[in-house]
Amino acid sequence: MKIQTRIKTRDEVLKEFAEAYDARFFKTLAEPVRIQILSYLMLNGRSDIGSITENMPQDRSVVSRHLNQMHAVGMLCCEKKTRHVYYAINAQSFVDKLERFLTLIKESISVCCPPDCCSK
Amino acid sequence: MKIQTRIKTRDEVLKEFAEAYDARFFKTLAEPVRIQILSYLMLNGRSDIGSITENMPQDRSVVSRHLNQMHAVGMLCCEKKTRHVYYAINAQSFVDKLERFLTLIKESISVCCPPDCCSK
DNA sequence: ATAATATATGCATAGATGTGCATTATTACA
DNA sequence: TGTAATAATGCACATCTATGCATATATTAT
Repeated sequence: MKIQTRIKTRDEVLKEFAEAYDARFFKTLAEPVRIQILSYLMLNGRSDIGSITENMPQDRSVVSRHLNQMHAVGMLCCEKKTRHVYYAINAQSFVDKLERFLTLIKESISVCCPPDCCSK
Repeated sequence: MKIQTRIKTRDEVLKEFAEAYDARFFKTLAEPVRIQILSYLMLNGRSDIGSITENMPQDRSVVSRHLNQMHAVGMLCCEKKTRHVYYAINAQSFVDKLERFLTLIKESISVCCPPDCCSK
C-alpha cells in the first residue's frame, strides 16, 4: 500500500536521478565478457570459477576478477564453500537496481521533456 | 491487446537476451560525463552544443563527441538548424531500450534461476 | 608433512577511451 | 567578400581497463 506523497519538484527528481546513478554498475554491465558470464550463470545457475572459466578463452584470474567486480556492484552473490567459491546472480539486487534507474529516468523525462521533442 | 504466445524455451530466452544486449549502449551509459549531459538535457530540454558546454569543464569538441555517441546509440535525437546542432533526449528510444533489456533480464532470471539462490 | 587443487593478487602490457589543442568545414552577418 | 561563430575532425597524450603470466594463499587429499 502506497502512502500518498506530494508531487516532487523538477529539481528533486533530477537530484534523485543523479544520486541514484551508479557508474560502476553500468561500467560492469558494459563489458561483453561479463555479460557472457551472466549468461552462463543464467543457464547453469550457481557455479564456481573453474566451471565458468571452462567455457571461456580468458584466464581463470581474469574471470575471478570479473566475478569479483560483478559481486561488488550487487549483480552476484558469492559463497565460499570448502575451497570453492560459488557465484550466483543476485536477482533481487540486480533487477532492483535496473528498475530503480529506469523508474527515475522515466520520471525525469516525463517531468522535464516535452513528449514530442524527438518526433518532429 | 496481447496475442497468446507459446512459452519460450530456456535457450530461446537466453538467446534473445544475448542478442538484445548492446554493449555500446551501456558503455555510453557508463560514463559520468555523459550522464551529466543527460541531466542537463532533462533540465533544459533541447539544446545546442555551446549551451551544454557552458556548464561543463570539458572542451566543446569533447562534448560534441559525447553527443555524437549518445545519438548513435539512440539516446538522443539531433537536428541541424542554421549553424547550430540541437540535441534532445530521445525518450521513446531510450526508455524502450532500457525496458526491453530489463524485461529480458527478468524473463531470463525467472526461467533460469531459483528465486532463493542468493538469500540463504 | 607433502602434493594437488582452487582462488586471489602482483605485475607488466596491449588496447580502449576521455581529453584538449589545432585545424577544417559550414553557415551567418557586417 | 571577409569576418565571426558553431560544430566536426585529426592528432597526440594521459588514463583506464582487460588480459595473461607468475606467484601467493588457502584448503583438501594422500
